[in-house]
Amino acid sequence: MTKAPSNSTLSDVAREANVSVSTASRVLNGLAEKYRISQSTAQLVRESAEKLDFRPSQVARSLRLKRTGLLGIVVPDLSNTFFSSIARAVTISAEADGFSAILADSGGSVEKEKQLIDQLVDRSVEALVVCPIGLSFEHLERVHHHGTPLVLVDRCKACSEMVQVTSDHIAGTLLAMKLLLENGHRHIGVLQGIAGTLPCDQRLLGVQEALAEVDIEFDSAMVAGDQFTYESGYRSARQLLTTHPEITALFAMSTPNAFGAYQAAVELGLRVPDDISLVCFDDVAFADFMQVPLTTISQDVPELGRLAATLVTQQLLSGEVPSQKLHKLPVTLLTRASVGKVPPS
Amino acid sequence: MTKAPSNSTLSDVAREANVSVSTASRVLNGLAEKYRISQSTAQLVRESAEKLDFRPSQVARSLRLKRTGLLGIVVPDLSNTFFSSIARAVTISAEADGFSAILADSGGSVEKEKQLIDQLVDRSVEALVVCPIGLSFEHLERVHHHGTPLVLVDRCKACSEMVQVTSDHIAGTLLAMKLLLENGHRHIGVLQGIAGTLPCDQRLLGVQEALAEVDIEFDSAMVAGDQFTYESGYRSARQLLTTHPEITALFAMSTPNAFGAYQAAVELGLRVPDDISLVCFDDVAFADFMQVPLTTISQDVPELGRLAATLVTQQLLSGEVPSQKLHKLPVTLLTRASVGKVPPS
DNA sequence: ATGAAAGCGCTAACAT
DNA sequence: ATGTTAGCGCTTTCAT
Repeated sequence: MTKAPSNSTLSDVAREANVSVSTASRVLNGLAEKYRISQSTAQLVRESAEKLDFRPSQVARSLRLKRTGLLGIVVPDLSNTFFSSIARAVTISAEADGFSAILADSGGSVEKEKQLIDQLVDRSVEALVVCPIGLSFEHLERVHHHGTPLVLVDRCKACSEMVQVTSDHIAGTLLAMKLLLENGHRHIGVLQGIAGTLPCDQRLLGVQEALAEVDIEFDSAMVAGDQFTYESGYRSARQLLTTHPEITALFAMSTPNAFGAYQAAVELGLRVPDDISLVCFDDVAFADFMQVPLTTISQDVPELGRLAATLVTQQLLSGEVPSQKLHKLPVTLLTRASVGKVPPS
Repeated sequence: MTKAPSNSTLSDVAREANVSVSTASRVLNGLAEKYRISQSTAQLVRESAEKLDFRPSQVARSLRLKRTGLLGIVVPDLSNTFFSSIARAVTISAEADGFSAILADSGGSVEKEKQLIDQLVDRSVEALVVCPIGLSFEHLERVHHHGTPLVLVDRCKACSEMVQVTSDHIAGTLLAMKLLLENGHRHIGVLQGIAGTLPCDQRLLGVQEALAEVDIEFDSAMVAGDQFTYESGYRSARQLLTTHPEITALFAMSTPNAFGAYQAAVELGLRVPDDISLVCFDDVAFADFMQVPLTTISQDVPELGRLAATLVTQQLLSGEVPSQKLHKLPVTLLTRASVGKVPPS
């Protein structure tokens, strides 16, 4: 193997061009005319740099300038398209603003999340975009108070000074609930994700509000589940459908939840949407190719990431925390086949 | 906003403890006993560090040690689960080995890929895992010769000294073709991805080999497509199915290709699998919930990423390029509903 | 058992 | 129009 030809440094270039490092630095940073460096010297420096294939050390620059050009992203699960889509948007947006993104996967553990954030801060990332687990925020508040630009995405914290980006969960839920109610459904089961997280809580509020509007009493026994996963959806749907046979519709808080529910329905001999209607939050790729295309409340996921990245880089440039803390993005209802009229009892 | 309490440095700790920076450094790096530093001094240093909430600057360490602990990952499209799954595996594996991963999305452009790799090298990443576009490798060969540990994933280069990880495309294709042939199919259309890339070429070879075994002449007119995308699959399937009505089965090189083909079939009034059978490379999430669950050749995608990360970190630790250059991972055929007996003509 | 000092590669204030 | 020098925060050789 050819060994690395130990990279040339600025002083190598300076020596090659017979100038001082400062002159070399100035020329290569485009400050030649500001410092009125002669055309010939400038040219010479550029040629030397070219000849030695000089690549300035970003590490050294970072140390000197106290600017790393790094941005940290932390998500709970990169194998979930919701989060990989956010990660992609952040990465690309950051890249466009001259930043590189360090990506970390917390695997759904708060402990890991803390640890990863500390690591990123130690690496002097200039800003952080975090999709938190959503149940504990002290470590994030600490980062925020420390002054590092930070934006939270999705699982936000109610009543916080931190900058946050999420969807309008209540409005989305109202859309879905309205559709179910219009179709005559009166017994609606709710498959929730991680209780206590803002998306979960807000959607629950939406359910209650929608029911209140048509004078149906909310019954917490109609709510089950504890994760945004397939398994949680499966278990909770099975439980609700067996203990509450009067249920004619299910509102699932995530696509995996909905798929779990679908499987449970199938196993219980219930057809969707004939026997049981199904709506869920978050969209599915290739929904139209499903056995029963799901009616979904679709979030603008890439925009969630793009906005977060923009907010954080803006803050970096302006030096000011954006005055608007909470950014709620609109959602849309995509009506497909999984919701039908309530079956005759 | 509380401004950042400018982080304390090693010399702050040293001052606080009334020792020299060298002593402080030694203690905090666990070299106290190697240097026979007194218990009391060591304790004092540790307390001072604690008190000042000292966090060593990784940037400064990187400069001094010439080790950044950074690993770069480049993929063509993070919104494709195939690549996000690889990215996840690499990230997690790197993390476990004490590295942080900088993630970049080339958006399918070789130019961007080059640029991103240069950027990563400038940032002194210690190693690179790249899922290249797969048509041009000079920039990658350069990195390799430069001595930076590099592993290519998926779209490898045939006959190269670079370390590469990919699936056994030929074996996978043979499995799929065998299934089609066993079901009586004799006119098989091929929906290819980016021609010229190794996965595409190898799969084409597999098709030819399978046909040769049963004495069917390979006809290049039965091959269409130019991307691994839905659109390419749609267009090429439509074209093949209309110009070659004798076709009874399609072999698609990616899931998006297959979905596009499915859509084309539907539009042409062809039922899957009754009129037309369909197999594809790469698995689909929730395949069982599809209208017609796809028979797929499933790659162990996370293992692709994990192995790549391992190879690269091994190389970093051992200082030697692994002797085995090409790593071919086995694939499995997942038989589902999209393949059926050839229809009576 | 501890400290002084050099230096990683770069930028920028301060000389000329 | 260009050079000298200090210093970013750290590790490590060489003294003592």
